[in-house]
Amino acid sequence: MTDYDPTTIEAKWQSAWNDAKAFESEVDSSRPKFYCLEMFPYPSGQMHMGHVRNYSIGDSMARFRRLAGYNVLYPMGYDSFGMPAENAAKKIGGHPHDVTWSNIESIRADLNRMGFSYDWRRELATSDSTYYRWNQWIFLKFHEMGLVERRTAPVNWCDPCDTVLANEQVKNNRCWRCAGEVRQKDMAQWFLKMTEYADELLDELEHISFPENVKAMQRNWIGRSHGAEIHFPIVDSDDVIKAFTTRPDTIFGVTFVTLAPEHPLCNALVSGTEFESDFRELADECARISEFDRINMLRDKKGVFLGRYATNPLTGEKVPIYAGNFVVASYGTGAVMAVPGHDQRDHEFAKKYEIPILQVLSEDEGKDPKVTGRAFEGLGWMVNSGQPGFDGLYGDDAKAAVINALEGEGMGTGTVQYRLKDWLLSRQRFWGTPIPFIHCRSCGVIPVPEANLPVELPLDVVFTEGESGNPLANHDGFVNTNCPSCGAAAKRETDTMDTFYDSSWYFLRFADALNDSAPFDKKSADYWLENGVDLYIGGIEHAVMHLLYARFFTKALRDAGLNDVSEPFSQLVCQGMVNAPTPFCADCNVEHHVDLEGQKCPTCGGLLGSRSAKMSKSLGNTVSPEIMIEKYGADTVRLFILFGANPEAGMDWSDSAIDSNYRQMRAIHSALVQGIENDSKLGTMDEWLLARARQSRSSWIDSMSNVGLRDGVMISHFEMVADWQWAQRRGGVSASASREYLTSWIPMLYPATPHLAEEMWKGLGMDTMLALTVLDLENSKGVSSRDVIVLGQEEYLRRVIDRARSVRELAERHTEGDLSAVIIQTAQHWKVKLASQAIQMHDENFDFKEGGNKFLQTQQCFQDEETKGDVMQFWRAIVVGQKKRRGRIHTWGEQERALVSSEYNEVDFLLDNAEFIVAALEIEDVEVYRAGTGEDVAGKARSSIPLEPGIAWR
RNA sequence: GCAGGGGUUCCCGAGUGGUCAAAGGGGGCGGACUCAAGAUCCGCUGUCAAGCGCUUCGCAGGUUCGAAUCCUGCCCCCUGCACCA
Repeated sequence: MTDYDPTTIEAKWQSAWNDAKAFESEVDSSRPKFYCLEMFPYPSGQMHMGHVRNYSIGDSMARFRRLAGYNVLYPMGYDSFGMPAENAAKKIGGHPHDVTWSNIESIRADLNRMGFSYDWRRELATSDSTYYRWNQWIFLKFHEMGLVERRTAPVNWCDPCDTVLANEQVKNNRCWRCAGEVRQKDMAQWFLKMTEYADELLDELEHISFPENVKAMQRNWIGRSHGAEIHFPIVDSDDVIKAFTTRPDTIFGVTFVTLAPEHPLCNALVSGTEFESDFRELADECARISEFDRINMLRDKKGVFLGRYATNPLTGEKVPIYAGNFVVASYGTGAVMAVPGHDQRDHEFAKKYEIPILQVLSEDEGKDPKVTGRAFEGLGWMVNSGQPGFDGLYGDDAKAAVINALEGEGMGTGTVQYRLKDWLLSRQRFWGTPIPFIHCRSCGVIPVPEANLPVELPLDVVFTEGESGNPLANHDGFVNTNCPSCGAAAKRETDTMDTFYDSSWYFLRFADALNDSAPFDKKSADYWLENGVDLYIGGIEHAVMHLLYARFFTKALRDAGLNDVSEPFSQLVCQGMVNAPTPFCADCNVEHHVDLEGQKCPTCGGLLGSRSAKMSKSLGNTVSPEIMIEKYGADTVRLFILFGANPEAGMDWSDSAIDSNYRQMRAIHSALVQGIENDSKLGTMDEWLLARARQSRSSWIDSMSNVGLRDGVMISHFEMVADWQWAQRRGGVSASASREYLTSWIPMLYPATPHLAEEMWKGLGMDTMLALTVLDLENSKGVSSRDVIVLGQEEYLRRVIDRARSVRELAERHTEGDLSAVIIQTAQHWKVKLASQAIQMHDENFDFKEGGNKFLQTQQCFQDEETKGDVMQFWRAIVVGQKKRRGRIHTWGEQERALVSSEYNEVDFLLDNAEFIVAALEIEDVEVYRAGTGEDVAGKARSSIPLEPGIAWR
């Protein structure tokens, strides 16, 4: 056989898999299914290391599950709508469609070069009308269900550019393109009523296997809080301020009420009064600044008295009404009941404006509240209510009592508030799914009839650099149409959908991607998505938005009757970042571009060090997958990625590490070749190697089943080679054992490095390629009791040699001249006997404290006065242990216990292997005998223990 | 501020009460092979007085016969959310 040649074998097997249609899967309820999915890429050009990592993980798992007999669905597609393509088109003066398709071609080629095992028949691109027509179709369904709503909402608006900006495009309240000031403008927008699913989205998190931090982020995002809406009637007015609070138990401490400046009541209360000008100033300031700046400025709490008072519904007391810059209009009711005694923010505000502070909760039951100069924000016992039936109540009881009283008076209710808002879906952009609605002068806003779908994006648009706004709105052919209802001339909606819409159901489409009469067939979806996608892999950056939208969509589609599935993803793995070294200034705590490597910090002038940072264009520390594949082959890149770190952990790129992984691939290759070509009849290590293979295989299956790819690869690509090499050094294996070993090993190499595995599988003479092979993995686990002994004795030999090495240095100091022999004294027979009995007694839960000494006295070895002390000492060492080391019966593993229990003959085994010991230690001679049957060299006889012989040098 | 995750040996990173001076990799050192280099293989890589020694898993305490692992407090880093009432 030839040398390892990845380029040739990888191309060869990729086309063989393709010809065999090895990865095409169909619904088959006779087999367990496994739906393996990666977050599909945005086709921005070439594949980057993050993609390679993401898909290497997924591909290994898909291949592993196929090997184990699962019916695996493993598809790929492109999230191909979005602004970057639009901007790229403007730059080159083309159409986003062309830009997108050339990028897709490039990514597809990269994916193929990596050998990922996708079912390419299911490939989809969201910008393809065969896909987005179903976006529109679903949108109409949602509309029928009442989930779609059109209402006005403030948007970031840039006058010079005549366009809406996304939040990310606003920097310091200025437009990213023209640097013009951005203002908030109310416009009609399309919404999906996701809040209707808020409770289910939150509660179902308990039952799905997402990483804890992702769940926390989603909980936070949904932000459900229980509390009460409390009505504060305005004095001398019919208006009522409705305030939301999570702490109704503090109602008796309310000393003022604060409104968001945007709150409609502000205007009504203040206009025409002496307070109006101050209020206008505050309101203008809040309206002008962007959300980003607002947070920065809000450290400075400002408020304006509006000149009017409200009534506390339970006490009838009059409290002043303020407008405050820290009250968020869109959360709760935009009005806050202020309790400076029990809310630190209100506390500071009250101090600043000299408003009274009341304490109505006590930290200690039955005592007066402590005066601390701060608000006490915890739960406490009600005091100072001035009303019967409240004082002394605590926590939830207190809250319930207040809510109860308010409801009795008709002055409030217990409510639930969410931070989650409805999904603002519309974008004033070209490169997205057109919202399928038509504006008719007489009929209003009406849906495009299903039969007229898709509403297609025009291709005859030329994008140019200077252009602003939405080209769709200026495209007469697109805009002008007839009303489907009355037939009169009408205008199409020119808003397109948020691209998150596209990615919210693609995993369902994959189940039945070629369907041209429905988004997907219900049976297919229910089969492939039963209990959700079995493994979903992607970046943490999608922890909230994408994953929440997708969960919402799945539930909404379920309610539309399209599927039975409620949760789209049963297990989520967020793969870590791929980092690479970049120059770093420790003093300034700033990372710099790789161009500055070895230079001085541009800020402080200190010498730049290095640290690893996420690969990014801005730092220039990226590594091109294509170059690496070219240099080392796809298998090596895959091995490096999988071995570098467990999927969830961050990993550092290292040139020397990938180099060493390439060497590892070659070592594997040459071991395999050696095994295939082996024609030896003798095999002194056969038994051990095959026992070891069974052991490794079992732990490999366990690791792989738990997506523990790093551990899996460590076994399959490192330990298996090391064992093979050890067997060779220890005397070699026979042809038949080689064959058996390889038959077990090569499939283990397959998930991570499939090309090499296929090549060697064929080299072994197998007719069916691994891609089509199914193994009964679960039932091939486990080792025999004979294996345990065989493995144990080999382990024992290694330890004896290691031990001999470590005492060598000591011996050298005490000996003149070269050391030429090792003297090994194994434990006395009585020790072996005692240890074996102790193990058995331990298994039977013998109480050594209680009966240990009594037992010892019955033993024959204990009768000899001369050795009595040794016996005591040894007994202690094996059943009790010392300060830091427990007795051996507790610490011996399965193998050791098996050996000791069988009263294993160490002398014979070591003598059988004397030649190897001599070679390994580079000495001339080794003597082995049982302690007491020969000279007690260096007094080692006493300290010998079963499996831990005394070792001396001469 | 709140929430989540972290801090392990030169570096990366496993490790959740005793089998732990702590897997594996990287790097470094030494050896074999070689004219040499590379590749490959073997060994070493906390410390010393070489031992059932001593010190080490962010810092300080505590629980325990025994702590990298459990508890308390503190410091630092990352991620997300943020005057959310």
